Order: sequence, then structure tokens, then C-alpha cells
Amino acid sequence: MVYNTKQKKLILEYLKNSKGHVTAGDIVKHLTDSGTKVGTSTVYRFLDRLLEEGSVRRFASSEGACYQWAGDKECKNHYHFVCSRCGALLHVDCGELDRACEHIYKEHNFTVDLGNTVFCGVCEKCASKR
Amino acid sequence: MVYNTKQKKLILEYLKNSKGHVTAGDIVKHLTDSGTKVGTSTVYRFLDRLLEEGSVRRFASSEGACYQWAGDKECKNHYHFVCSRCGALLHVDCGELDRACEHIYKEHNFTVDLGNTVFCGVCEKCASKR
DNA sequence: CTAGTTGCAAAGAGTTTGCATGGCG
DNA sequence: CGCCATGCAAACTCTTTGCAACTAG
Repeated sequence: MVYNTKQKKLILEYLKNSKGHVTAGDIVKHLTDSGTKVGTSTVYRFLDRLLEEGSVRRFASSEGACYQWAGDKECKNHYHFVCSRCGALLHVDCGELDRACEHIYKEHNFTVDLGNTVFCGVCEKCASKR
Repeated sequence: MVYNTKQKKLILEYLKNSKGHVTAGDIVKHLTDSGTKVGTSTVYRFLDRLLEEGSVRRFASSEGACYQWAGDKECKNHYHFVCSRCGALLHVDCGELDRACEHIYKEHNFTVDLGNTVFCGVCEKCASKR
């Protein structure tokens, strides 16, 4: 049995509306700011469940775990780039990379998990600064 | 001025001899087990310095930050894959990926930092298990 | 009513910082 | 001897766990 609570509804809603990645703290802050009190543990517990269900994907960053809605499959087929200078997150659709991943799977026997792979580098803006 | 201490020598040695990735805790444990007492803060401070120098690369994981020796430039020009199931670290030389990075730089204006990019996925062994 | 859910508080793990002591040069 | 480096302890952040109170079905 799974109960349908206000907190769950709000967390889900926030996740779906957040294009990028979101930390547990972001969620708590958002709900609190919106007037609904929510405990940290509730958020973590719910995220864990979503993770098991596959509705959400998680990747580690230096500021803690980031979560991203994955249930709608919108983010399943593109790549993520994080700028190590400004922290910007870019979403890129790229056939060239598709080919590379395919190649890696066939030639190097490694199944790249797009959901959890984040390319680190320097974005356009930051590159032009220095 | 930079002093040359026993701790630094030992940390460096351990990093160079560790093929894979290593956490701060691993270093402390290793030195302690080898008979040399070392403070956690010493390890973190030294790693930070190495990071700035570029002698070491860091990536986040759910168990904390992982560090990897990079000073000998052996690892500069190839790609790293981490298996999310068994934790294995693979080093792959791949022209296909070179092409893809080149493409990303030209078409998407993003400079991929090979040193810090780690592909997550599932390795051959683990894939065949399930 | 009953079992799943919540929020608080406390416990843990990893990392950082302040400060007095120690040791390289 | 002076200055950098070290190590301890305390502070912090993120995350997990225990438990009593609460609530959806």
C-alpha cells in the first residue's frame, strides 16, 4: 500500500518542473518557501523510493547528490555537461556522441549510462573570460 | 617555500602506486597501517594543493571524493569509465571519442576536460551477470 | 482502525577550519 | 631561527536512522 500525501505530490511536482538537477536541500527549501513544512528525512526517503522505481536519476557532485526527474523520459536521450568554473548545466542533443557511445559499447564492451554520465569541462562563457 | 616532509612523500608514493581511484580515508588508513601517523586535515590540505597543481584529479562519488594521480601525464589523453556496479575504473583510448569531443567543442562551444570527465556505466563483467 | 508516512532529533560520514606544536631549510 | 606543515579537536554539511505522533484509505 502506498499513501498519497501532500508532501509527495509537491515533491513530485517540483521535480517535474525543474529542468536541471536538484538537491535534497533545494526541495526542502522550495516546499518550505511555498508554505508547506517538510522534513529532510521525508524528502530523502521519498527520493530513495523514486530512485528504486527509476523515476528519478541521481549523480554525485561536490555539493552533494543531485536528483533529476527521469520518469517522463525527456532527459533520457541527451547528454549533460557541467561547467567546472560556473557550475552551469547544459543539455545537449548530439548525434556525434550517440555514435561514440554506440562505438564504446561495441568495441570497448562498456555500456555508458547516459543518465549518470556528466561531462566536465568549461563552457563558452567561462572559456572566453580567460 | 614548500617543505618536503615524510607525510607528503608517503602520500605521493601511495597515489602513484594506486592504479585506480583513492579516497582521502584510504590514504589516512594506508599511512596509519604502514606505521606513519597522519592527520586527516594534512591529507585534505595536501590533496587540495595537488589538485591546484594538476597533479591529481578528483571526482565525486556517493562515498565521497575520489582522487587519482595524474601528474605523470599517462592519463591525460584517454578516457575514464567507472562501472557503477563494481567500481572498476577503465582507461580507454578511443579515436571515436576524440572526434566527438572535437565536435562538441566546435558545434556546442563546450571544452570537455578529459582529466575530470568520468563516464558512468556498466562494465562487461557486470553486464553479463544480470 | 491499521499500516504507511511524517517530522523531529540524534547519530554518522566526509570535509573544512582554527590553533598551538613541531620540524624543514 | 623563521616559516611552513602537521595533528588534534571542533565546526559544518549532507545524509541516515529511531521513534512517537499523525493520517490516508
